[in-house]
Parts: sequence; C-alpha cells; structure tokens
Amino acid sequence: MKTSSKNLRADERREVTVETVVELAGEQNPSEITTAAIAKRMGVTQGALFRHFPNKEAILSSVMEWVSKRLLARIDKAISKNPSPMAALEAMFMAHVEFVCKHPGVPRMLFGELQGAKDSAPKRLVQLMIEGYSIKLKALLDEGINSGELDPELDTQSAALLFIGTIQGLVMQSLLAGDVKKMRKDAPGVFAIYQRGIRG
Amino acid sequence: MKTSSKNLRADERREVTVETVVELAGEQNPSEITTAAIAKRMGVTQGALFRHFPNKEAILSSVMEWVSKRLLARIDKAISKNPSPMAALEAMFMAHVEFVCKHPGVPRMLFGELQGAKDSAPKRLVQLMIEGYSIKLKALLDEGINSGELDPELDTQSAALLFIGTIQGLVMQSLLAGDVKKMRKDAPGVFAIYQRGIRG
DNA sequence: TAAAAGATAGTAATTGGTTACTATCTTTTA
DNA sequence: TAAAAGATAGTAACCAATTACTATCTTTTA
Repeated sequence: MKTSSKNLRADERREVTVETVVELAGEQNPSEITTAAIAKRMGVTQGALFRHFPNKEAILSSVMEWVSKRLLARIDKAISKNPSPMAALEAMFMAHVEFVCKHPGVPRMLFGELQGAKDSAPKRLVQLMIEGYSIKLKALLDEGINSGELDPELDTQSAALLFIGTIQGLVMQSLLAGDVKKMRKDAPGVFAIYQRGIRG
Repeated sequence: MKTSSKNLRADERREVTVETVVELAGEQNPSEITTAAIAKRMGVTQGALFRHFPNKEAILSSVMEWVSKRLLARIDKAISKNPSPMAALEAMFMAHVEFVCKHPGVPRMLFGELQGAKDSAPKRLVQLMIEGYSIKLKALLDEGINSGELDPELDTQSAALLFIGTIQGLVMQSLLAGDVKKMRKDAPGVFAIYQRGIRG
C-alpha cells in the first residue's frame, strides 16, 4: 500500500510523472506541455521534477519507453490468443485502438516526436517502437499468405503501411469530432474494408 | 515580373509570408515555428511581419486558407478529368499525395492545429476544409456504388475515413524514413489495397 | 529502543534565454 | 512629398533549469 504521506519514492514519482504527461497529451498539443503544467497537475512544484529527471527530454524519453512497453505487450497478448493470422490481425487492430482510446495523447506524442528536425533520444525510441511493431505485423501478414487466408500476391509492405495509417486516420477523425470514443465505434467498419483489401 | 526592389507590396508580402510558413513546416514541428524564424527566412526583421498581420494566429489562418484553396482546386481538377468514379477516386488520391509531396509541412500543420485544445480560428478553417474534402469524397463513393464500380454494401463513412487515413499513413511513413519522396513511390501499392477493399 | 545521523524528497525563489508583440524612427517608392 | 514598408529597440510574459534551503523518511548506534 502506498503511504498517505506527500513524499513519494523516486521511482514512484517518476512513474507518476510519466502518467501525467500521457494524460496531459490527451488534452492539448504535446509539444506545448510545459514542466510547470506537469508539476501543477501532479501537485508538486516545478523544480521538483528536476530532482528525478536531468532535463525535460529525459521525461519524454521515459514516456516513450512507457508507451513501447505497454502497447507492444498488449499487441503480443492479442496475437497469442488467436491461432489464425487473420483473427490475430483483427485482434491486434482492436487492441491498438483500445489502447489509443484509453490514452488518446499517445498517437499525438508519437507523431509530434517524429516531426522534430533533430533526431532526439525520444524520437529514436519512437522509431524503434514502430520498427518492432512493423516486424510483428509483417510476420502476421506473411503467415496469412502462407496459410491461404491472405491474397498470395499481397504487397506486405503496403499492407503494413495501410494498417498503421488506418489507425492514424481513426485518430484524426476523433480529433475532428472532439470525441475519443468515436474511434471504438468506427474501428470495425474501417477494418472490414481493410480486411477485404488483403484477403485471399 | 516581380520588381527588383527590396520592399514588397502588402499583398505580396503576405503571400510570401504564407509560403514561408508552409516551407518551414516541412522542416520542423509546425507548433515550434516562431515569428523570428519566419522573418529570418524571408530576409526581414521580426517586427516587419506585424505590419501585415495583426498577430501570429492571423498568419496561421492565412496559411490554412492558402492550403484549402490550393488543395481543393487540385482535387476538383483531378475529379473533373475522370468520368469514371473509381478513376476519379484514384486521381484524387494521387493529386493529394502529389500536393503533400510538394508541401510536406501541410499535413503536419493540419494535424497540429486539430490537436489544439481551444478552437482557434485556424482550427476552424481546418475543420471546414476537411468537411469540404469529405463531401467531395462521399459524393464520388456514392456515384461509384450507383454505377456498380463499388461494392453496393460499402459503408461510405468508413471508406471516406480510410481514404484520408491512408494518406496520413503515407505521411507518417515518410517522416519515419526522413524521405518525402517515399510517399510518391508507396502511394500506388497502398491505393491498390484500398481499391480492392471497396470495389464491387 | 530511542535519539542521533544521514539520506532522500520537495519547496520557494531566481536564473538566463526566448517568446509574441509594440512604439518610434528611417527608408523606399509611387 | 506623402504614404507605405521596413529597421531599430524595446516590452512583459513565459520557458527550462538551478540554487539554497526545509521536511520527511531510514538507518545506525549508544
């Protein structure tokens, strides 16, 4: 049980900081999140953040690691529960959508980091995560082709790109509507078209 | 021909300003573009910008109007050249990709504006533009269903969402690769899958 | 076992630097 | 030569980061 005292231990404080940034990113442009805003939401002074992180970039790096770990774990779990590649693809899609629904700030942060001119530490972490994601995705697509579930002449590179882009499109639509839960509702219809485009 | 003089007329200066912002957005995170950076790129002092725009938001609004006008004009041209709805859809897709290739900062700015918490003037312009875009898109999809080119049971709402998301996916991929021209190369393969997903 | 000693977490105030924006003076050009 | 365009030199507000200090928790030891 957490103590009811005000002071958290260093690792707990770092965890809370990361979760707070994810939360704030769901409410505003991630690149406009200030250390003052993070601290205020946490009920701590701004300077206190720098007792646990050397600088702001280190906070963002921690956030990216947090995202990588949680998202990829969900994906793995969804895949392992489904023996059929096509079923696994759908489960992976829905798991991703569910994750983004729960943490709407995440895709905004990823996209924002990729936009940065200089290749910062957090940007490299994002690239690494998407790479891992793509590998899992392409493995599933290849499996599906071999099992006859997918079009044998499918361009897996394009199919992987479209898979990720589809989710990005759902995010954009939810931003337009100002309603995060719209994603969950739209996801099945959109995946149905995607499925029709790749199946054998 | 432009005069060789140093001083531009007010409307010319405004035009150059808008183009400069679009240019800078292709090189860095749009929300980190400062008025100082814009002025420097134009070869003008920072204060000079405020002779032609009341504030920074007005600059961004002008950029959004510039984008709306140019993009929608391209789309209309692409559509009108193709009698068949499916051919028109493909031409619309490629025209959009070509536009984004020429102005990589545009999708980043749109996405960034939508992320803003408060609904600013530029944000409303973005929403308006996407609305106009979606109307054209849905009209084409309905046409395609009626002509038998598209799946009669197609969910046009989902199909429109996926169309836009597909382009967003191409943008993200080009950011990852750090190569804008990658989009032009990947576009046909991705559209082929989309086409397969919606055709009758 | 309780008080001293040390380690850890957080505060309050302040730093130098950057931001959008403005007031005033100078140059260009029609 | 008058009006428009731009230069110069500011402003207050905000940013990340640092400082000197205090509160709180943990370990040691008499």
